[in-house]
Amino acid sequence: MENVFDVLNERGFIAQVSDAEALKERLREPATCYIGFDPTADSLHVGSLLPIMALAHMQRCGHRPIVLVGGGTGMVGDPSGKTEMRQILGADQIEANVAALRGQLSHFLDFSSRALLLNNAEWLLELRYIDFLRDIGKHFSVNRMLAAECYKMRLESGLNFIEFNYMLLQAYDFYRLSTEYDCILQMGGNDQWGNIVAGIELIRRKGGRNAYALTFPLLTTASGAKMGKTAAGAVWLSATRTGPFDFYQYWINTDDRDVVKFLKLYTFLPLDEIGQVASLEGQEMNAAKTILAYEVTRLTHGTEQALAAYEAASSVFGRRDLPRTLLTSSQIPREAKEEAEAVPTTHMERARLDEGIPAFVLFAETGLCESRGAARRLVQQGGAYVNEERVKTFDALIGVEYLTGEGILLKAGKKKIHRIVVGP
RNA sequence: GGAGAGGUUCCCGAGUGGCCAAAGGGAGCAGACUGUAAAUCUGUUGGCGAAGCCUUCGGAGGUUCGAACCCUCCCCUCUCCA
Repeated sequence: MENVFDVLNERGFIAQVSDAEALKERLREPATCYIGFDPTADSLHVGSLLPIMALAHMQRCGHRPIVLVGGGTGMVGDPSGKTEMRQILGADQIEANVAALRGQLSHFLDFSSRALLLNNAEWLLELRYIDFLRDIGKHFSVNRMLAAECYKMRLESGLNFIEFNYMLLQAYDFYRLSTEYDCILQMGGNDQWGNIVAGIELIRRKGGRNAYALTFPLLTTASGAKMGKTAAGAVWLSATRTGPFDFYQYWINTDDRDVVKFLKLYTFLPLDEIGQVASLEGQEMNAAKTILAYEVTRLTHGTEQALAAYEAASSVFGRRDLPRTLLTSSQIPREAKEEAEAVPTTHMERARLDEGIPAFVLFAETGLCESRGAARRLVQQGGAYVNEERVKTFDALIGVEYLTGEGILLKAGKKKIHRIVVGP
């Protein structure tokens, strides 16, 4: 079997490793590794996809991945790289979030075999302060912590004691997992480097075991935006927060320069196939983006949803030929096919349509625009379309005469679409 | 606990009695150009069927015809001192 270290390395997952040679050697044998996720919301977002994929690669290569949900550390808040203190969550909120995260992660990891999902609240909540200080605290040098990169930013704007402890708690997590689950590797974003290394150090001092750190690059898109952020907010993995169609569109809109990178990181397509994408030129790149979007959507929301999103996008933006030789491992259908319905849809009572609804009201109601004022602006700027026709006045009445077999198709700008269907 | 500096719209940041729904920049959105890309240029960016009205400058009161701006108390952040 392939060494997962090479897999991660070749696919661009690695920013830093504590001891590359030794780790690679160690990974010849099955090992246990972990990544921490903060339960700050009831859904993960695209930013978490990278660590999730890393764990999935681990499992595929025969290792045991542990997802550590920070039910305990979430009550403290990680100051790394943040300029402000984070909101501290209540215990029941965190508990609900943990349950939701488990559901999402199970799309990527098989918890029925060897993967584990643990919550550090299990051991952190019962810590006794004095014991903790004596057993763990004594191994930490405040001088060194203050010098750590992850606290730099906060030292300028202010760092309070609760957050300062975050590093100790995370180090303690690693130590617990090391002794109880024989976990030898912690992975995380590159901003976690300091915290992870602190754990390695603690493990060594407490018992001389070996442990390793591996961090992922902190991705920004080629245009500099943070991964997974759009105007509408974060792109979530939860279908109720970000619909599969919008999720698919997020990936379609990938910057040309990011396509290869994303195919490597966010799909399981073989590297030699991805290699050809680099030579695509101009519009040909769109075929690769289509496959990228399809594959990521499939992993996150399942084949059915991915297909639906793909078909919906094809029907709205036009079908594009997908060369048979491109990324052949992808199961994306390359033949023309009947349309599926995945365009975000609103149901509307017949009576309202009979009366007619002013265009700006309609656009605001479907969520295509944030407010009626925004809708008004959209129309004024010529960005509002009904059934592919530009709306000329903001209060033009939209009624039954616009109904087609597919309902009424609204577009805000060229990319955001919404369908109105008559019904309850 | 003491001294000082601050808290303005999505973010940064100007504004210190009316000309302020609040400069400038960033980010976003739309248009043109394109390939559902990038870059560029233009427009736009609190709410309301848009006239005008309503809500917004940390919070609560007050002064005034009128307060983001002046006064009082409170909350929070930062710097220095203890």
